[in-house]
Amino acid sequence: MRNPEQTKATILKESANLFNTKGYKATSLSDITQATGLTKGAIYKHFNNKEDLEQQALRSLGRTMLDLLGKEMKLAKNYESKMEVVFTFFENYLLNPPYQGGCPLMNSAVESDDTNPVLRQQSFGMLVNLKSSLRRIFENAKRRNQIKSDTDIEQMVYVFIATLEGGIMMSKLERNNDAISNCIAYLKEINKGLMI
Amino acid sequence: MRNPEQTKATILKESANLFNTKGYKATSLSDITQATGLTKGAIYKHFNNKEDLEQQALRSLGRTMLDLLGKEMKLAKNYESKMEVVFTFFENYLLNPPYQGGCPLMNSAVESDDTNPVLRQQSFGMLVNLKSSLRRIFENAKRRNQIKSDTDIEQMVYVFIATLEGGIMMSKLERNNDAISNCIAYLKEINKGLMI
DNA sequence: ATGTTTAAATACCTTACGGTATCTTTACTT
DNA sequence: AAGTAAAGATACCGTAAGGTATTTAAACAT
Repeated sequence: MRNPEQTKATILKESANLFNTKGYKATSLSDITQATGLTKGAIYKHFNNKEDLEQQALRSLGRTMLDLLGKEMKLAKNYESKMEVVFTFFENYLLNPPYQGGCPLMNSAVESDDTNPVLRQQSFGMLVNLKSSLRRIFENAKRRNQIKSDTDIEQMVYVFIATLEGGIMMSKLERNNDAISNCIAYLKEINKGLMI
Repeated sequence: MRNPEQTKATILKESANLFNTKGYKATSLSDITQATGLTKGAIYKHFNNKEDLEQQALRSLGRTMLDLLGKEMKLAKNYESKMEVVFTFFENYLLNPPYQGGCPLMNSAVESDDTNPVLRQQSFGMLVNLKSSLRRIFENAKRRNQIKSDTDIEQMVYVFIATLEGGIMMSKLERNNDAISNCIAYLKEINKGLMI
Protein backbone atom coordinates (compact mmCIF):
# COMPACT_ATOMS: atom_id res chain seq x y z
CA MET A 1 0.00 0.00 0.00
CA ARG A 2 2.92 2.27 0.71
CA ASN A 3 5.19 3.56 -2.05
CA PRO A 4 7.66 6.28 -1.16
CA GLU A 5 8.74 6.95 -4.74
CA GLN A 6 5.17 7.30 -5.81
CA THR A 7 4.54 9.59 -2.85
CA LYS A 8 7.44 11.80 -3.75
CA ALA A 9 6.28 11.87 -7.36
CA THR A 10 2.77 12.99 -6.44
CA ILE A 11 4.10 15.64 -4.07
CA LEU A 12 6.31 16.89 -6.87
CA LYS A 13 3.54 16.83 -9.43
CA GLU A 14 0.88 18.46 -7.31
CA SER A 15 3.20 21.11 -5.92
CA ALA A 16 4.55 21.83 -9.40
CA ASN A 17 1.03 22.53 -10.60
CA LEU A 18 0.34 24.72 -7.60
CA PHE A 19 3.61 26.64 -7.92
CA ASN A 20 2.99 27.13 -11.61
CA THR A 21 -0.50 28.50 -11.10
CA LYS A 22 -0.50 30.30 -7.74
CA GLY A 23 3.18 31.15 -7.67
CA TYR A 24 6.02 29.74 -5.61
CA LYS A 25 5.93 32.12 -2.68
CA ALA A 26 2.16 32.26 -2.65
CA THR A 27 1.73 28.50 -2.45
CA SER A 28 1.73 27.32 1.16
CA LEU A 29 2.56 23.93 2.54
CA SER A 30 -1.05 23.50 3.57
CA ASP A 31 -2.02 24.09 -0.06
CA ILE A 32 0.22 21.18 -0.90
CA THR A 33 -0.98 18.89 1.89
CA GLN A 34 -4.52 19.63 0.78
CA ALA A 35 -3.79 18.88 -2.87
CA THR A 36 -1.91 15.67 -2.13
CA GLY A 37 -3.95 14.39 0.80
CA LEU A 38 -0.66 13.95 2.62
CA THR A 39 0.68 15.59 5.75
CA LYS A 40 3.66 17.80 6.41
CA GLY A 41 5.44 14.79 7.85
CA ALA A 42 5.30 13.07 4.49
CA ILE A 43 6.49 16.12 2.63
CA TYR A 44 9.43 16.82 4.92
CA LYS A 45 10.42 13.17 4.66
CA HIS A 46 11.13 13.70 0.97
CA PHE A 47 12.23 17.34 0.85
CA ASN A 48 14.52 19.32 3.14
CA ASN A 49 12.36 22.41 3.17
CA LYS A 50 9.96 24.40 1.05
CA GLU A 51 12.77 25.98 -0.98
CA ASP A 52 14.06 22.55 -1.84
CA LEU A 53 10.59 21.51 -2.95
CA GLU A 54 10.20 24.66 -5.03
CA GLN A 55 13.47 24.02 -6.79
CA GLN A 56 12.81 20.36 -7.47
CA ALA A 57 9.31 21.19 -8.67
CA LEU A 58 10.61 23.78 -11.11
CA ARG A 59 13.29 21.37 -12.26
CA SER A 60 10.56 18.83 -12.87
CA LEU A 61 8.50 21.33 -14.85
CA GLY A 62 11.54 22.25 -16.89
CA ARG A 63 12.32 18.63 -17.63
CA THR A 64 8.74 17.90 -18.59
CA MET A 65 8.73 20.90 -20.91
CA LEU A 66 12.01 20.02 -22.53
CA ASP A 67 11.26 16.31 -22.78
CA LEU A 68 7.89 16.93 -24.35
CA LEU A 69 9.35 19.32 -26.87
CA GLY A 70 12.41 17.16 -27.49
CA LYS A 71 10.44 13.97 -27.96
CA GLU A 72 8.23 15.40 -30.66
CA MET A 73 11.17 17.21 -32.18
CA LYS A 74 12.94 13.90 -32.67
CA LEU A 75 9.95 12.59 -34.59
CA ALA A 76 9.88 15.60 -36.90
CA LYS A 77 12.40 14.93 -39.59
CA ASN A 78 12.57 18.13 -41.59
CA TYR A 79 12.74 21.84 -40.84
CA GLU A 80 9.13 22.57 -41.63
CA SER A 81 7.72 19.89 -39.37
CA LYS A 82 10.12 20.80 -36.58
CA MET A 83 8.82 24.34 -36.62
CA GLU A 84 5.31 22.92 -36.62
CA VAL A 85 6.18 21.02 -33.44
CA VAL A 86 7.30 24.23 -31.76
CA PHE A 87 4.08 25.98 -32.71
CA THR A 88 1.74 23.23 -31.62
CA PHE A 89 3.70 22.85 -28.41
CA PHE A 90 2.98 26.44 -27.43
CA GLU A 91 -0.56 26.31 -28.73
CA ASN A 92 -1.15 23.33 -26.48
CA TYR A 93 -0.41 25.36 -23.37
CA LEU A 94 -4.02 26.46 -23.62
CA LEU A 95 -5.77 23.69 -25.52
CA ASN A 96 -4.48 20.69 -23.58
CA PRO A 97 -1.72 21.78 -21.26
CA PRO A 98 0.90 19.33 -19.95
CA TYR A 99 0.66 21.11 -16.58
CA GLN A 100 -1.57 23.78 -15.14
CA GLY A 101 -0.76 27.48 -15.01
CA GLY A 102 0.87 28.20 -18.34
CA CYS A 103 4.52 28.35 -19.23
CA PRO A 104 6.78 27.54 -16.25
CA LEU A 105 9.62 29.49 -17.82
CA MET A 106 7.68 32.73 -17.90
CA ASN A 107 6.02 32.14 -14.55
CA SER A 108 9.21 31.40 -12.68
CA ALA A 109 11.15 34.10 -14.52
CA VAL A 110 8.65 36.83 -13.71
CA GLU A 111 8.35 35.79 -10.09
CA SER A 112 11.98 35.13 -9.34
CA ASP A 113 14.09 37.45 -11.47
CA ASP A 114 14.42 40.13 -8.80
CA THR A 115 14.01 38.10 -5.65
CA ASN A 116 15.04 34.47 -5.80
CA PRO A 117 18.54 33.83 -7.17
CA VAL A 118 18.21 30.04 -7.25
CA LEU A 119 14.87 29.92 -9.05
CA ARG A 120 16.09 32.70 -11.30
CA GLN A 121 19.10 30.61 -12.24
CA GLN A 122 16.89 27.65 -13.02
CA SER A 123 14.59 29.80 -15.16
CA PHE A 124 17.66 31.11 -16.91
CA GLY A 125 18.71 27.54 -17.62
CA MET A 126 15.32 26.76 -19.09
CA LEU A 127 15.62 29.74 -21.39
CA VAL A 128 19.09 28.67 -22.43
CA ASN A 129 17.73 25.26 -23.33
CA LEU A 130 14.78 26.60 -25.24
CA LYS A 131 16.99 28.99 -27.15
CA SER A 132 19.38 26.17 -27.98
CA SER A 133 16.60 24.01 -29.34
CA LEU A 134 15.37 26.73 -31.64
CA ARG A 135 18.87 27.80 -32.62
CA ARG A 136 19.72 24.26 -33.60
CA ILE A 137 16.70 24.03 -35.84
CA PHE A 138 17.60 27.26 -37.59
CA GLU A 139 21.27 26.36 -37.90
CA ASN A 140 20.56 22.98 -39.41
CA ALA A 141 18.12 24.54 -41.82
CA LYS A 142 20.65 27.16 -42.83
CA ARG A 143 23.34 24.54 -43.35
CA ARG A 144 20.99 22.59 -45.57
CA ASN A 145 19.98 25.69 -47.50
CA GLN A 146 16.39 25.42 -46.37
CA ILE A 147 16.30 28.97 -45.07
CA LYS A 148 17.92 32.09 -46.40
CA SER A 149 21.63 32.34 -45.77
CA ASP A 150 21.39 35.86 -44.38
CA THR A 151 18.94 34.85 -41.65
CA ASP A 152 19.90 36.42 -38.33
CA ILE A 153 19.50 33.31 -36.23
CA GLU A 154 20.03 34.90 -32.82
CA GLN A 155 17.40 37.48 -33.65
CA MET A 156 14.97 34.87 -34.90
CA VAL A 157 15.43 32.83 -31.73
CA TYR A 158 14.62 35.84 -29.57
CA VAL A 159 11.69 36.94 -31.71
CA PHE A 160 10.08 33.51 -31.84
CA ILE A 161 10.34 32.90 -28.11
CA ALA A 162 9.25 36.42 -27.22
CA THR A 163 6.22 36.24 -29.49
CA LEU A 164 5.18 32.84 -28.20
CA GLU A 165 5.64 33.73 -24.54
CA GLY A 166 3.96 37.09 -24.92
CA GLY A 167 1.12 35.44 -26.77
CA ILE A 168 0.60 32.95 -23.97
CA MET A 169 0.64 35.71 -21.40
CA MET A 170 -2.10 37.62 -23.23
CA SER A 171 -4.17 34.55 -24.02
CA LYS A 172 -4.12 33.52 -20.37
CA LEU A 173 -5.16 37.01 -19.37
CA GLU A 174 -7.91 37.24 -21.97
CA ARG A 175 -8.95 33.65 -21.40
CA ASN A 176 -9.18 32.89 -25.09
CA ASN A 177 -6.88 31.80 -27.89
CA ASP A 178 -6.96 34.99 -29.93
CA ALA A 179 -3.56 36.23 -28.85
CA ILE A 180 -1.59 33.02 -29.16
CA SER A 181 -3.36 32.03 -32.38
CA ASN A 182 -2.60 35.33 -34.04
CA CYS A 183 0.98 35.23 -32.82
CA ILE A 184 1.53 31.73 -34.15
CA ALA A 185 -0.19 32.56 -37.42
CA TYR A 186 2.19 35.45 -37.89
CA LEU A 187 5.25 33.45 -36.92
CA LYS A 188 4.27 30.98 -39.62
CA GLU A 189 4.27 33.82 -42.12
CA ILE A 190 7.69 34.92 -40.92
CA ASN A 191 8.78 31.37 -41.31
CA LYS A 192 7.51 31.19 -44.90
CA GLY A 193 9.53 34.30 -45.59
CA LEU A 194 12.65 32.65 -44.23
CA MET A 195 12.33 29.52 -46.29
CA ILE A 196 13.83 29.21 -49.72
CA MET B 1 5.70 69.28 8.33
CA ARG B 2 2.79 66.95 7.87
CA ASN B 3 1.24 66.34 4.50
CA PRO B 4 -1.31 63.52 4.23
CA GLU B 5 -1.57 63.67 0.47
CA GLN B 6 2.18 63.48 0.13
CA THR B 7 2.23 60.60 2.60
CA LYS B 8 -0.36 58.70 0.62
CA ALA B 9 1.55 59.41 -2.56
CA THR B 10 4.82 58.04 -1.17
CA ILE B 11 3.08 54.96 0.22
CA LEU B 12 1.57 54.40 -3.20
CA LYS B 13 4.82 54.96 -5.02
CA GLU B 14 7.01 52.82 -2.77
CA SER B 15 4.51 50.00 -2.54
CA ALA B 16 3.98 50.08 -6.30
CA ASN B 17 7.69 49.58 -6.82
CA LEU B 18 7.76 46.77 -4.29
CA PHE B 19 4.70 45.04 -5.73
CA ASN B 20 6.11 45.35 -9.22
CA THR B 21 9.45 43.82 -8.27
CA LYS B 22 8.76 41.34 -5.47
CA GLY B 23 5.17 40.58 -6.39
CA TYR B 24 1.92 41.58 -4.74
CA LYS B 25 1.43 38.62 -2.46
CA ALA B 26 5.09 38.39 -1.64
CA THR B 27 5.38 42.00 -0.52
CA SER B 28 4.57 42.36 3.16
CA LEU B 29 3.35 45.38 5.05
CA SER B 30 6.65 45.50 6.89
CA ASP B 31 8.41 45.69 3.52
CA ILE B 32 6.33 48.78 2.87
CA THR B 33 6.83 50.36 6.28
CA GLN B 34 10.54 49.80 5.85
CA ALA B 35 10.60 51.36 2.37
CA THR B 36 8.52 54.36 3.36
CA GLY B 37 9.84 54.92 6.87
CA LEU B 38 6.23 55.03 8.01
CA THR B 39 4.28 52.74 10.31
CA LYS B 40 1.30 50.53 9.82
CA GLY B 41 -0.84 53.20 11.43
CA ALA B 42 -0.01 55.62 8.65
CA ILE B 43 -0.71 53.06 5.96
CA TYR B 44 -4.05 51.96 7.34
CA LYS B 45 -5.05 55.61 7.68
CA HIS B 46 -4.93 55.90 3.91
CA PHE B 47 -5.88 52.41 2.76
CA ASN B 48 -8.56 50.03 3.99
CA ASN B 49 -6.37 46.94 3.82
CA LYS B 50 -3.53 45.42 1.88
CA GLU B 51 -5.78 44.39 -1.00
CA ASP B 52 -6.93 47.96 -1.36
CA LEU B 53 -3.34 49.14 -1.42
CA GLU B 54 -2.42 46.51 -4.00
CA GLN B 55 -5.24 47.60 -6.25
CA GLN B 56 -4.53 51.30 -5.95
CA ALA B 57 -0.83 50.67 -6.51
CA LEU B 58 -1.51 48.70 -9.67
CA ARG B 59 -3.93 51.36 -10.83
CA SER B 60 -1.20 53.91 -10.25
CA LEU B 61 1.32 51.85 -12.22
CA GLY B 62 -1.18 51.48 -15.04
CA ARG B 63 -1.88 55.19 -15.12
CA THR B 64 1.82 56.03 -15.08
CA MET B 65 2.42 53.61 -17.94
CA LEU B 66 -0.46 54.91 -20.03
CA ASP B 67 0.24 58.57 -19.28
CA LEU B 68 3.88 58.22 -20.17
CA LEU B 69 3.06 56.47 -23.41
CA GLY B 70 0.18 58.79 -24.21
CA LYS B 71 2.10 61.95 -23.51
CA GLU B 72 4.91 61.10 -25.92
CA MET B 73 2.42 59.74 -28.41
CA LYS B 74 0.70 63.12 -28.53
CA LEU B 75 4.02 64.72 -29.42
CA ALA B 76 4.65 62.31 -32.26
CA LYS B 77 2.76 63.60 -35.23
CA ASN B 78 3.12 60.90 -37.87
CA TYR B 79 2.88 57.13 -37.99
CA GLU B 80 6.59 56.51 -38.11
CA SER B 81 7.40 58.60 -35.06
CA LYS B 82 4.48 57.17 -33.13
CA MET B 83 5.85 53.69 -33.65
CA GLU B 84 9.23 54.98 -32.59
CA VAL B 85 7.63 56.16 -29.34
CA VAL B 86 6.26 52.69 -28.68
CA PHE B 87 9.65 51.12 -29.27
CA THR B 88 11.64 53.51 -27.11
CA PHE B 89 9.01 53.21 -24.40
CA PHE B 90 9.58 49.48 -24.11
CA GLU B 91 13.31 49.82 -24.55
CA ASN B 92 13.31 52.21 -21.61
CA TYR B 93 11.98 49.57 -19.26
CA LEU B 94 15.57 48.45 -18.97
CA LEU B 95 17.62 51.54 -19.79
CA ASN B 96 15.85 54.07 -17.57
CA PRO B 97 12.69 52.56 -16.18
CA PRO B 98 9.79 54.73 -14.97
CA TYR B 99 9.32 52.25 -12.11
CA GLN B 100 11.26 49.28 -10.82
CA GLY B 101 10.54 45.68 -11.70
CA GLY B 102 9.70 45.72 -15.38
CA CYS B 103 6.33 45.87 -17.07
CA PRO B 104 3.46 46.06 -14.56
CA LEU B 105 1.08 44.57 -17.09
CA MET B 106 3.07 41.38 -17.46
CA ASN B 107 3.95 41.19 -13.77
CA SER B 108 0.40 41.57 -12.54
CA ALA B 109 -1.03 39.39 -15.30
CA VAL B 110 1.30 36.49 -14.58
CA GLU B 111 0.78 36.70 -10.85
CA SER B 112 -2.95 37.26 -10.78
CA ASP B 113 -4.49 35.52 -13.77
CA ASP B 114 -5.32 32.33 -11.90
CA THR B 115 -5.67 33.61 -8.36
CA ASN B 116 -6.72 37.21 -7.92
CA PRO B 117 -9.85 38.22 -9.87
CA VAL B 118 -9.60 41.92 -9.04
CA LEU B 119 -5.96 42.35 -10.00
CA ARG B 120 -6.58 40.17 -13.02
CA GLN B 121 -9.38 42.48 -14.11
CA GLN B 122 -7.11 45.49 -13.70
CA SER B 123 -4.35 43.80 -15.71
CA PHE B 124 -6.92 42.99 -18.34
CA GLY B 125 -7.89 46.65 -18.45
CA MET B 126 -4.26 47.65 -18.94
CA LEU B 127 -3.97 45.24 -21.86
CA VAL B 128 -7.17 46.60 -23.38
CA ASN B 129 -5.74 50.11 -23.18
CA LEU B 130 -2.40 49.13 -24.64
CA LYS B 131 -4.09 47.27 -27.47
CA SER B 132 -6.31 50.26 -28.17
CA SER B 133 -3.34 52.60 -28.37
CA LEU B 134 -1.59 50.43 -30.89
CA ARG B 135 -4.74 49.67 -32.80
CA ARG B 136 -5.46 53.37 -33.16
CA ILE B 137 -2.01 54.01 -34.59
CA PHE B 138 -2.43 51.26 -37.16
CA GLU B 139 -5.97 52.30 -38.06
CA ASN B 140 -5.02 55.91 -38.58
CA ALA B 141 -2.08 54.85 -40.69
CA LYS B 142 -4.27 52.59 -42.78
CA ARG B 143 -6.85 55.31 -43.28
CA ARG B 144 -4.12 57.65 -44.48
CA ASN B 145 -2.61 55.02 -46.76
CA GLN B 146 0.64 54.94 -44.83
CA ILE B 147 0.52 51.19 -44.34
CA LYS B 148 -0.69 48.47 -46.65
CA SER B 149 -4.44 48.18 -46.92
CA ASP B 150 -4.43 44.44 -46.32
CA THR B 151 -2.66 44.78 -42.96
CA ASP B 152 -4.29 42.54 -40.36
CA ILE B 153 -4.44 45.11 -37.60
CA GLU B 154 -5.65 42.82 -34.81
CA GLN B 155 -2.85 40.42 -35.59
CA MET B 156 -0.26 43.18 -35.67
CA VAL B 157 -1.47 44.49 -32.32
CA TYR B 158 -1.07 41.07 -30.74
CA VAL B 159 2.28 40.39 -32.38
CA PHE B 160 3.80 43.71 -31.40
CA ILE B 161 2.71 43.51 -27.78
CA ALA B 162 3.67 39.86 -27.47
CA THR B 163 7.11 40.44 -28.92
CA LEU B 164 7.76 43.45 -26.72
CA GLU B 165 6.53 41.81 -23.54
CA GLY B 166 8.33 38.56 -24.26
CA GLY B 167 11.47 40.52 -25.04
CA ILE B 168 11.30 42.32 -21.72
CA MET B 169 10.79 39.07 -19.89
CA MET B 170 13.89 37.54 -21.44
CA SER B 171 16.01 40.64 -21.06
CA LYS B 172 15.14 40.87 -17.38
CA LEU B 173 16.01 37.21 -16.98
CA GLU B 174 19.27 37.48 -18.89
CA ARG B 175 20.07 40.85 -17.33
CA ASN B 176 21.08 42.39 -20.62
CA ASN B 177 19.43 44.11 -23.55
CA ASP B 178 20.05 41.44 -26.18
CA ALA B 179 16.52 40.07 -26.17
CA ILE B 180 14.58 43.32 -26.19
CA SER B 181 17.00 44.95 -28.64
CA ASN B 182 16.70 42.11 -31.12
CA CYS B 183 12.94 42.03 -30.71
CA ILE B 184 12.60 45.75 -31.32
CA ALA B 185 15.00 45.62 -34.25
CA TYR B 186 12.87 42.96 -35.85
CA LEU B 187 9.61 44.78 -35.16
CA LYS B 188 11.12 47.74 -36.96
CA GLU B 189 11.73 45.52 -39.95
CA ILE B 190 8.17 44.26 -39.82
CA ASN B 191 7.08 47.85 -39.66
CA LYS B 192 9.09 48.77 -42.73
CA GLY B 193 7.37 45.93 -44.51
CA LEU B 194 3.98 47.32 -43.54
CA MET B 195 4.68 50.84 -44.75
CA ILE B 196 3.97 51.93 -48.27
C1' DA C 1 -3.75 80.32 23.80
C1' DT C 2 -7.09 76.50 23.77
C1' DG C 3 -9.80 73.03 21.84
C1' DT C 4 -10.66 70.02 18.12
C1' DT C 5 -9.68 67.32 14.39
C1' DT C 6 -7.01 64.05 12.11
C1' DA C 7 -2.44 62.14 10.77
C1' DA C 8 0.67 58.96 12.31
C1' DA C 9 2.89 55.98 16.07
C1' DT C 10 2.51 52.35 19.42
C1' DA C 11 1.03 48.29 21.30
C1' DC C 12 -1.41 44.45 20.82
C1' DC C 13 -4.36 40.57 18.76
C1' DT C 14 -5.26 36.48 15.84
C1' DT C 15 -4.03 33.51 12.45
C1' DA C 16 -1.33 31.03 9.25
C1' DC C 17 3.06 30.17 7.96
C1' DG C 18 7.46 27.13 7.69
C1' DG C 19 9.60 23.91 10.43
C1' DT C 20 10.63 20.12 14.06
C1' DA C 21 10.16 16.42 17.38
C1' DT C 22 7.77 12.63 18.39
C1' DC C 23 4.71 8.97 17.75
C1' DT C 24 2.39 5.43 14.90
C1' DT C 25 2.12 2.38 11.27
C1' DT C 26 3.61 -0.08 7.33
C1' DA C 27 6.73 -3.06 4.91
C1' DC C 28 10.74 -5.69 4.79
C1' DT C 29 14.29 -8.91 6.95
C1' DT C 30 15.58 -12.88 9.26
C1' DA D 1 6.41 -14.41 14.01
C1' DA D 2 9.41 -10.83 15.90
C1' DG D 3 12.30 -7.12 15.21
C1' DT D 4 13.80 -3.24 12.64
C1' DA D 5 14.05 0.46 9.54
C1' DA D 6 11.73 3.80 7.25
C1' DA D 7 7.24 6.21 5.73
C1' DG D 8 3.93 9.01 7.15
C1' DA D 9 0.74 11.19 10.87
C1' DT D 10 0.26 14.05 14.85
C1' DA D 11 1.20 17.58 17.86
C1' DC D 12 3.65 21.33 18.78
C1' DC D 13 6.89 25.62 18.37
C1' DG D 14 8.46 30.30 17.00
C1' DT D 15 7.72 33.82 13.94
C1' DA D 16 5.82 36.97 10.86
C1' DA D 17 1.82 38.00 8.61
C1' DG D 18 -2.46 41.20 8.22
C1' DG D 19 -5.23 43.87 10.99
C1' DT D 20 -7.18 46.80 15.05
C1' DA D 21 -7.61 49.65 19.22
C1' DT D 22 -5.55 53.06 21.48
C1' DT D 23 -2.42 56.75 22.23
C1' DT D 24 0.50 60.64 20.85
C1' DA D 25 1.36 64.60 18.19
C1' DA D 26 0.78 67.86 14.67
C1' DA D 27 -2.13 71.27 12.19
C1' DC D 28 -5.99 74.19 12.09
C1' DA D 29 -9.94 77.05 13.84
C1' DT D 30 -11.78 80.00 17.04
